[in-house]
Amino acid sequence: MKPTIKIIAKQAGVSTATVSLVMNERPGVSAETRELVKTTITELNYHPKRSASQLARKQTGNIGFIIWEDHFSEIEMFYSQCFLGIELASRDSDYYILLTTVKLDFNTSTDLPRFLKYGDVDGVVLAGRVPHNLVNMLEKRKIPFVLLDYDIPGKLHNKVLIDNYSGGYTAVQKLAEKGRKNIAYIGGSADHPSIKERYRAYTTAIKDLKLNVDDTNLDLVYQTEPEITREIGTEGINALLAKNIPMDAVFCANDTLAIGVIQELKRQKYEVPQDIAVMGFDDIYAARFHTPPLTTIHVPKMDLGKEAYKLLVETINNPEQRPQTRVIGVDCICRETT
Amino acid sequence: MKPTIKIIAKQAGVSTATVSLVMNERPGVSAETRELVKTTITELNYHPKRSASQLARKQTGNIGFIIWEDHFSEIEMFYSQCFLGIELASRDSDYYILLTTVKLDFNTSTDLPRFLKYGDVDGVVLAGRVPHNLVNMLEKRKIPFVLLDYDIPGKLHNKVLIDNYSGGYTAVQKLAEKGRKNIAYIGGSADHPSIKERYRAYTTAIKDLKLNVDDTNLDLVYQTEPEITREIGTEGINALLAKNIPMDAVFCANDTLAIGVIQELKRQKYEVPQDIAVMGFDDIYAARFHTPPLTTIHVPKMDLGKEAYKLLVETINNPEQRPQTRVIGVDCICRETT
DNA sequence: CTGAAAGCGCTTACAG
DNA sequence: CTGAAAGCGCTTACAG
Repeated sequence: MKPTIKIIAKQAGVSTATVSLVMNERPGVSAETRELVKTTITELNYHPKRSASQLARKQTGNIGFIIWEDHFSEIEMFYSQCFLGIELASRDSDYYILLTTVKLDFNTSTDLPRFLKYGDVDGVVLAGRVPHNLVNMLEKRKIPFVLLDYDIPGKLHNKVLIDNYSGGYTAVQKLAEKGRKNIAYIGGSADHPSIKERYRAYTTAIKDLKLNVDDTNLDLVYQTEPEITREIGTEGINALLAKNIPMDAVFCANDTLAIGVIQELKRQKYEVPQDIAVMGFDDIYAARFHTPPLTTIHVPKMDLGKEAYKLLVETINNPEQRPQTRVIGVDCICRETT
Repeated sequence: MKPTIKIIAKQAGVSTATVSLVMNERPGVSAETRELVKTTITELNYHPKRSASQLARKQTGNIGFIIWEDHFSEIEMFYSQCFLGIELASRDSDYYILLTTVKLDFNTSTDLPRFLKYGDVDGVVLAGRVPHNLVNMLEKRKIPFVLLDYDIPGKLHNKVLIDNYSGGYTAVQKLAEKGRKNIAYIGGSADHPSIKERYRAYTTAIKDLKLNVDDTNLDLVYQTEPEITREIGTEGINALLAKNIPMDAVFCANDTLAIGVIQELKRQKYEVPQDIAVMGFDDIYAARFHTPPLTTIHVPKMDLGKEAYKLLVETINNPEQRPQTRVIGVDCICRETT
């Protein structure tokens, strides 16, 4: 039989109220009693029962993690890493993380995650692109939440973002430092705010550093709408090559694109980086193990998760706090494609 | 204020006991009362509070999902898919899934997942390779568990496995049907039981189908110990090529190896599949989007998860049930590398 | 078939 | 600083 708070109280010769107070590190207990209770707790290897304390406290002790189905199951492990960061951070606290996926075209009344429907979480983090009606619903119901690597323009929310702008700027700068003069950009699905920022950084850096030849700076740009894949990279580099404009480097909005670009370049017998240097963004697992290893902007995914967790817990404990934006820095990892 | 069982009871003019009985679909309530209670429940949109019912029931309502850190964060999304299968299956029930990672060299007393330490789960599924001392501990503490795609020889446990043997056999058979006569095998880390089975199927099929030229059938085999990567595939195909033995196909123990093999083959100007056909195993995401798309043995990862979930729940509800082994079938998906 | 009541194991005012 | 007691919202024997 596992010990209960009563057993501890009797064993230590105090009341259960006192035991509760010391467990929760609250004032109102003398140093000696506190000490006494603590030792009997460890002696009997006592752990308070979650359901009991939650019931009394009117909390759930859970945090939800919601991610778009496709992002979790198909794309590179970007958001899985974020999740891991959260899970790691949660180990020091008392929260458990409940991971679930949603579809993008999701119906607030029928597709609602169980833990939201039944009120089984104290807050939630939304990773990556998520349905806007979900966000609206959380707002309306006043459930604390934070957006991770996503942003809804014109709305004030808790969010933790990647420093996409400085990452993009650094990318171009690094390429310039290596002597590249004509730097292309290949992007995609610019409806994701991260991608948009990377593109904005690119155009600014090109201008600032007086790179490229045309004056609009847009001749060496390729962008499309659909979800980003390697194939889009292939498509993009071919479109750019067909223009027959000088080009000695390409900055891709993410690593997946970059890998597609390199594959195609190799197929067409271009040497990377001798003929054309390639720079990615994200530093996904595949980037490190690609041949040749990809130079890219490293995004600390675990840190994104940790920060989101911290921000969420702060918000739960202090509901009146104004929505905050936290930005996670990035840096360039030079490998062999530049 | 969210409705409680009391409100429902008052509203329906019955006792809370009756409400509880109908919620839990238990006998002892007349059809009319049952109907009455049900409608008031939906009318007031009542959901019982988890912590309260758990406290009363002495259950946690949670299931743990434990996976080796490296498997979750670095390798292809194989086990993430299994997790998703479990999560999906859990949506019809009342369990929440708690995902956590462990290291392989893990200390039962210091590294124990929180939910195990504090008794916050009713059972756990262990995905892929896990520390044996963890398994022993679960056994000792009589915590229900099931192994997913893992097996500890000589022990009787609940487990759900891939039909690796018939998958491996099918792989060779398909290759033979396409007219291949000299089929190589590239494997790795044969301490994982799945890999071992695939290899066993290979050797048997080669013999049965009277393939290959040597009589031991082992000339075209390459295996190594370390964790499987693309590089091992590259290494393996080079070692095989160096032998200068006729070879018109290679069956790889998994897709990652196969992709490494194809890359190297392409680099050396071999045509795939004309010169050498390549067959993988697992059907990971990358297999489908590889150029050329990889022929492979499709493993229904979600189904693995679902079955593990079902088996675990059965075991929780019926602790005396004998340990069971469930095998999930596989089939060959012919794409362009054979 | 139905209800009153005890109990699950905590937390939190409230007295003292 | 400490304890007695009520309460959190369910479930489950037990009477009737």
